[in-house]
Amino acid sequence: MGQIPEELHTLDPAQQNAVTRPAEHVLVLAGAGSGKTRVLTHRVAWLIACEGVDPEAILAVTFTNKAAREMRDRLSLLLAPAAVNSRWGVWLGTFHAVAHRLLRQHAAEAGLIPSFQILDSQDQLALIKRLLRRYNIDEGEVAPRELMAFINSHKDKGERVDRFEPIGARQAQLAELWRAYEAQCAQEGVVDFSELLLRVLELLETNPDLRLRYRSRFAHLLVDEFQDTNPLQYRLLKQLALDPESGESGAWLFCVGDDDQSIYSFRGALPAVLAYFQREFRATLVRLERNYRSAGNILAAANSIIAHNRDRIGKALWTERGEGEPIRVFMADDEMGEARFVASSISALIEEGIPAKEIAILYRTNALSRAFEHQLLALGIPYRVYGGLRFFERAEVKHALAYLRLLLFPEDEGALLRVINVPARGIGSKTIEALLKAREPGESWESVAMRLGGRGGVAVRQFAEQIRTMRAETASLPLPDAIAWVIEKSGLAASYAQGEEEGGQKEREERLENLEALVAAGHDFVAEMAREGISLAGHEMISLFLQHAALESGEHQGIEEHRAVRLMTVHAAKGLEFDTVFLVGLEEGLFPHENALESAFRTVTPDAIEEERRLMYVGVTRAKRQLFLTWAASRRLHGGVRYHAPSRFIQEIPEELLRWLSPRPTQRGKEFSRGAPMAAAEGAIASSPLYLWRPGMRVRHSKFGEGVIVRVAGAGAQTEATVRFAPPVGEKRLLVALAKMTPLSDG
DNA sequence: CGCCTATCCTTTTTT
DNA sequence: AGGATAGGCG
Repeated sequence: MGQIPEELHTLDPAQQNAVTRPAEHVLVLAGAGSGKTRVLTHRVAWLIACEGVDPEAILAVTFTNKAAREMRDRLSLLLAPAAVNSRWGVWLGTFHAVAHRLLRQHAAEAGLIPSFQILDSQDQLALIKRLLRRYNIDEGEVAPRELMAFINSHKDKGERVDRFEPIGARQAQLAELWRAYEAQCAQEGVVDFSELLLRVLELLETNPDLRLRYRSRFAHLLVDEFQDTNPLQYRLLKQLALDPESGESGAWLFCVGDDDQSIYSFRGALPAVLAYFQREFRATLVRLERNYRSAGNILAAANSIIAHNRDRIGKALWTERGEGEPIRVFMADDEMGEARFVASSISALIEEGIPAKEIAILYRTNALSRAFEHQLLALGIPYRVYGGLRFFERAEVKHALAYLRLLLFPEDEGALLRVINVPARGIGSKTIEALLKAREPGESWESVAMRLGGRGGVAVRQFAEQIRTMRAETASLPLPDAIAWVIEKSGLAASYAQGEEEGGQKEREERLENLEALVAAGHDFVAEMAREGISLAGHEMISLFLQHAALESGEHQGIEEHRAVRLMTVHAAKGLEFDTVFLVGLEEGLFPHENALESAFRTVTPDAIEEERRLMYVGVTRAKRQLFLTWAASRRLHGGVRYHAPSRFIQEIPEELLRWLSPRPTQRGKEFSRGAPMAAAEGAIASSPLYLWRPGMRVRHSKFGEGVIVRVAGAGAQTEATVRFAPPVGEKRLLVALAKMTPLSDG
């Protein structure tokens, strides 16, 4: 611990200033690559080593599990391990993990049963679908996702349904469903992600004793990625913070963030909190603008892209590094060509001695990873895909977890419906319907099952019996044994093990491996709990494990692969850095994503494109030495072929920073079109004999008149266009090879 | 009544 | 491409 003051000399003056601020509220505006995590970890170390602050009086919150882990690792290098990892150490975790820990300790005061379970987004959506079905509301009338977004967006602002005042019939209907949703959650003893935070907020607001207790416990509260804070989280921070007005005891806030890297507004984040916070808490502002990560050209490109955003506090990153390599730009004919280029470039880089783990392929959406995986595999380059289907979200893992839930909570309808016929045991929709219908209020389904007649009655009774037996058998088993037991006795293992058809042979093996990995995760969890001083067996431990699984949805599988190229979304890459970055799929409609674009049929808030731009900025600033930008003129996606123009973001980089590795997208112009996709690529035209059909294009049909192409799917003679015509006609799907249709304009 | 197959429909990012 | 659902067969 004595090394801290010495360590401080390795910080630059701005970083040192931030780290050693006296007891006051601080806002650190930290540009990309400016040593944000260093400042945070050193601040914690400085508080403990130099200011004599008790580690227990420090709370540090992050947004992702990955960031929490990173901070924990880096803190352990500065402090004695016990100060970080044990229950006497610094509190460190995601907002949700911290909230969960608090709720576990105060479940009763928060109005929750001790074994409350956490709904992940999948579970939440499933519950909402069940709800809509029960109310006989057609999914066309209220889309489950819409209702989910409605509920979450209000809860993320800290709103409750009883205080919500709907405007108009539509909102009234949604609010009614919201109310029903809350009732259902209460009945099942489950809470969603927002609810975790909301309960803690209300706990602190309404319970003065508890508020006082935690306010005096935490002297310092550090927040990472502060720009991602939503109003609910901000209010939570305020409850724990020292209020400059009242002077009541509370924590000093040390918030680190970058408004240019705010990429979670879809989750309710409000980058304006940076300004709010500074004003409301009279926080000292410290700017970190010196970038230690990227070569000059990369930084210049990033600065120039982000300068196109209007809504920002504004800062300019600088570096003392040289310009470095130019930014390479490559246009491929299609996604396989793009992937081939990337994979062969990576192969060359590895030859040159760049470690594979220092190379990353970043994309906007997970769906883009396939082609790259394919080509990397073909060249024998080791790779690891992050994100995508997370471990705890795999169907087979969910099934196993649902069995566990059913053992503990017979009333858990979601779990029941998930596994009642998995593996198939002759219980179909009719039987399930009868089962639910025959149920008296307050009666358990297991007792209903006992008196259910009809064809499915026997099967249901057997199932109920099976669950009851497993419940007794697992009552005192250690966690991993209990998991293994349930996987075996439920028949899940057998159903994946037997190989009648060869079609899914590999898939079944994978599923079996995942089930084994779940047992391993149980072992890990027991060890982790032991470190926190918790040692339980049987159902209590299962309950904790289930909560953990919902909260930490991914990354539990596999050991960190140290010699592999990394593939991930730009979102997942935030906070990371790599020697070489391939930013791929840079096409209008993909990146920026089409959902953020204005179109003839959709109006989008102007903020949406700015958020896409910030995302691009995050992607670009991940690169230390070398940056590649690639896109494909045509791309097989969602079962059809789509043609995209290159992303506007490429154009926002000054020409002199770029080096083209492929012919420029147009012969004549220097400009390629903004906004709407265009026939940029010669290769794209070849796929259609006469015209290049693309979404957004206006057309005239001999019978239906004028219309606009909504989408194009299929290939060759099967190429099919969905065209929206004026009202009486509406949308039509037409085979472009046959339809009497001519293009009108390029939009 | 349950199971299998054909067709339709959606498709961002994360706790 | 993949999941969800509707319709037909055993």
